[in-house]
Amino acid sequence: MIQKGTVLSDSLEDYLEAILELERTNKVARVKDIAEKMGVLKGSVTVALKNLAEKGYVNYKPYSYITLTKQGATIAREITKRHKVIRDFLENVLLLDHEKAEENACRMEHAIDRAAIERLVQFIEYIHHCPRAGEDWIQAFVNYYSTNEHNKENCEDCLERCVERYSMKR
Amino acid sequence: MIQKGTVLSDSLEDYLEAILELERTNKVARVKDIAEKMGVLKGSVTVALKNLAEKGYVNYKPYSYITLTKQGATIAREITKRHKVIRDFLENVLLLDHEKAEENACRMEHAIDRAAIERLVQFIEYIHHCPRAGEDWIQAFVNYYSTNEHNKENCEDCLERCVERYSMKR
DNA sequence: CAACTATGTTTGATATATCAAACTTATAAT
DNA sequence: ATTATAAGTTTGATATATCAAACATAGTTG
Repeated sequence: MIQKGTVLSDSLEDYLEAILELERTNKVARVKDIAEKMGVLKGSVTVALKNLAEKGYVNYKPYSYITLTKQGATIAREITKRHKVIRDFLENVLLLDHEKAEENACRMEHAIDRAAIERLVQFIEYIHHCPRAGEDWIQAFVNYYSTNEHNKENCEDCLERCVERYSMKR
Repeated sequence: MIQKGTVLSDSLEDYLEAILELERTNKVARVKDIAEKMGVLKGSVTVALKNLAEKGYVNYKPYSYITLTKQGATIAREITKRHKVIRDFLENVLLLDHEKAEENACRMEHAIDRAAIERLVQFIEYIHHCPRAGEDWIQAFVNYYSTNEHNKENCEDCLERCVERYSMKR
């Protein structure tokens, strides 16, 4: 009997994510490729696939290609989205280097829930749309975190330029 | 032989965090209180404590009080800090309700690394110090995420008030 | 088509984390 | 001080995730 609605472990979520990615590049996922992508042995993949198949998230028949079920694909896309949003935030707002952003996103994607990720999406959007924030505001953050003291003179100019830019755009 | 520098599981990190909190309120931690705080049975706590003691993070003698070692306290404070920073961000920047912020922080504290948390601290600070951002800018985010469309008229006024406030403060 | 190679599966072992329940020790109360 | 109770420990079981290595199947190639 198929077990639906089960909460997946971080590990199983990672398998779904990997399978989705392989489906996108190769049409179909193979045990070997999943194993390589995840850095585990093939035996571990087989075990995980059986588990996921039982829960109704993958179509699995021994010795043949693996695909996500509709439910599996939904979850895989969800995780992938979380991953991307978090990486984007870490890399393009907090300005961490790409690798660190990626590493943290890999772990955080399992820890954050839908409500939080949605709000984070909106926050990133807000930063890009609000005339008080925007790209240059994020860039000014570099200055803030790399110098210890917040330079008041810079603020004045910065704010002025911000107003200027807004009136130009209008 | 004491095992130092071991990477702790999420679970063991949670034990250290719980023990620190109990030390702060009760001077000392007891198995029963740890079990209660973590929602596990006492037997599980004993097992975990032996594990932590072996790694040099807690002072554990059967049937007596439990305290953190210097190394244990360092880690516990680190985790506690991550927890607080993340909760603060979720609650006071993303404006999630307290409970959701807490739940997410509990999970995310194990997933984020030191570099990312430090940068997040600086980002939160930046928001509060930068005249283009600040409390009112965060409050304006409520307006942004609760209405679907970004209202341009509001932007003009908002930016004007922002400049006004800054020149007042100077 | 036979045999070789790549791919996939199975099995037994290890490690972690938990529970349930039997058991032990410490503490409090009469 | 003896006993009752609270607190802590131990044991055996369950569940997850992994590896290593033996094994099985599929596909390719001479």
